[in-house]
Amino acid sequence: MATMKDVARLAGVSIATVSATLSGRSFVSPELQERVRAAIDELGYAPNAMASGLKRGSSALIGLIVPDITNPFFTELVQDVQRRAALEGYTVLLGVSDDNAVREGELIRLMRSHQAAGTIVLPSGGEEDCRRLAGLAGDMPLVAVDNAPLGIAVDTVVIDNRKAAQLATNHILSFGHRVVATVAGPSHRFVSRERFLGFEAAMEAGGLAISEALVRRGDFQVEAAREAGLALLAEHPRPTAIFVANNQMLIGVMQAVAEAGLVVPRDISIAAIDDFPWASAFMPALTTVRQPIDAMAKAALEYLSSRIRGETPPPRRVMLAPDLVVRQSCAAPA
Amino acid sequence: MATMKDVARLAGVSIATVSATLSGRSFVSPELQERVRAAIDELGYAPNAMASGLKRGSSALIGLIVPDITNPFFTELVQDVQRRAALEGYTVLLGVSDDNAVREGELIRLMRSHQAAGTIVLPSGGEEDCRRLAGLAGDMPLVAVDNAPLGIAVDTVVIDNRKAAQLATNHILSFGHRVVATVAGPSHRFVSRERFLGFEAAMEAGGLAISEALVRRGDFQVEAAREAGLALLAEHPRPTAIFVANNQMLIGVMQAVAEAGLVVPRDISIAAIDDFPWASAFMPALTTVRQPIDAMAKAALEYLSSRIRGETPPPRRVMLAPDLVVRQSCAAPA
DNA sequence: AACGTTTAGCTAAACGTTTAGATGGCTCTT
DNA sequence: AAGAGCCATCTAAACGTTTAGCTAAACGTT
Repeated sequence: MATMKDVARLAGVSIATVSATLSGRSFVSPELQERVRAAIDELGYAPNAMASGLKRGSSALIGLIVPDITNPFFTELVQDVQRRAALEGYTVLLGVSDDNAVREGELIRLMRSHQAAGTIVLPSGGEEDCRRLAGLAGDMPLVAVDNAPLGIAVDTVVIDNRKAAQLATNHILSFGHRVVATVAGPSHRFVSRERFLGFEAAMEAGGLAISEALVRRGDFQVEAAREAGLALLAEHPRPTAIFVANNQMLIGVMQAVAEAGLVVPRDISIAAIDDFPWASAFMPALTTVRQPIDAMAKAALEYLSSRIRGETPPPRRVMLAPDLVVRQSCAAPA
Repeated sequence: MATMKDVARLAGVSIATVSATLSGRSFVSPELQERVRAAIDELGYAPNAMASGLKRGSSALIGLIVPDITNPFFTELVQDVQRRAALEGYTVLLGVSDDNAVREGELIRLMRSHQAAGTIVLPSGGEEDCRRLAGLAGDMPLVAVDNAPLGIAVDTVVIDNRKAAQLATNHILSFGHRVVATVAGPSHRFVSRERFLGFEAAMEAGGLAISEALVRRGDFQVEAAREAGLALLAEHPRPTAIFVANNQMLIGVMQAVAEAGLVVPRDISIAAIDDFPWASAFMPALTTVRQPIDAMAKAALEYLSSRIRGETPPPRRVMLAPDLVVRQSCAAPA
């Protein structure tokens, strides 16, 4: 692999001139620039990012740690972050934690090892895990997104999860449903707790009590939600509507509905948090609450950039508003 | 940020001993190991991957370049590659090319810059683009997956796209359909051409002519496929079945079917290439052809590992078999 | 013509690792 | 008791950049 030295020799200049030509940080005569560029092309030279990262003490890498890359919510966020980062000349070093706090910690260390300019993490665990992550980051800027609890010492970007649940639940209640079930997320997560609180608040405001039997906890994955769905549909009286706390669990619930031979929204109304392409292709099209994913990516990168530039304000937190996308999966009970 | 030097000083040993303790490449007495580990913990030391990458001439990074991270096929592949790579101690440096050959080239250079041990690329373009990519990789091992044409000088992992299309088409024909349409992919891509050839072969074997009006080309994305779907459904006679060449276009076609107020499979049968979670949650559940994604990831990493180990066999190519997942979206025509 | 000023381009010293080879404190042999 | 052999540990030289400072050529001023 050709190095700057080879380029310098071929162009008949010093390596400092090659470096200056590439970085543009100091003046090089057009003639020498030309010779340098010719030599670079001839040798197929590509700069060694390790060497420059080592010398400069930072790289053009931004770490992004997500719990699960098959979930379209995370996927879309990865895409948005990566596009916006590319605009600023950064490349995303992606880590997938598989919902595992230990792995998450390892990934933070890895990002630090690679001198990432900063890291965006979507924590999968609870408060104490998040605190540990913040510690591991050391002096590398860190921004926590999505499942970020209050009171951790890093910038955070979240949505108003309580309101998201309220939007969906109120929509269900507006059709006159009285027997409303929910498939909630795991209770150690900040987002699930908030979403459940929103559901509770909306039910209470609608004058409805929450029946223990109609609250099931999933793990934000498909399979447990399918089982939860089947159990709910076997209850007496059968709920006439279900609020589902995320997209993956919506798949499971829809599978359960299909297995039970029921028709949406005739037999049962469904509303969920997380919008995604299939929701509109589904028959009937599914009513969901959309998270402002690109705005989250934007906010996260802005916080990160400001820290990368060396600013050190006290930890900031922005809470973005979700919105309801009304489609055809909710109707009046039979 | 603490360095090896700091650790060495605190532990009262030389940096060579610290390095030896961490790498395990030479013997260090248990007592010193203990002191070194204590110092590492106390300082929160994390090795500088830039420095070690520079010195060793390679990093524990594997490049992975995909055209579109919101497509579940690519997503699942990213997940499988990343899991398998992690088992071997590698981290995935993800690049998203947005279906852009120029960006793809930049990303290959980037991987080289970062001393990636090797790179797996899912080319988005045609043959000449792929050849250019192989050139840009220089001496970094490269494996092309999915849309990899014949006759490029790198290892390739593909599925039998022709057979995939035949499986889906034959399934449709087995119900007695005579007016069969297709939404095909962009013709400059190897995979689309192969899939179309498979469709043609199956139609011919079934004694059916292919009508120009019933062949529409999409771009593997949702929107164009929706329009293609609407156009097809407006034809006279209306096709009684549609073969769709990938998952994203299936979304578009299902949207079109819904807009036209038709019911699957009563009014129209649908089969597509690419399986994914929603296909089984859909009502009716969708019949698809599943690509052996994890096997592709495995094969790609095996080829890559062998090159990383320094083996230099002539370019290899493996073609994996897809299989049909029969669900409820096909039935006999009315 | 001699001087200072400017500046294009150079030299050389880092950056934090890895690793070949040097060192020197052991044990074992005679 | 002295030499040989062993091996745990150390010293120092890379790796390919960036960049602070230096050199010297070219110019303007008096």
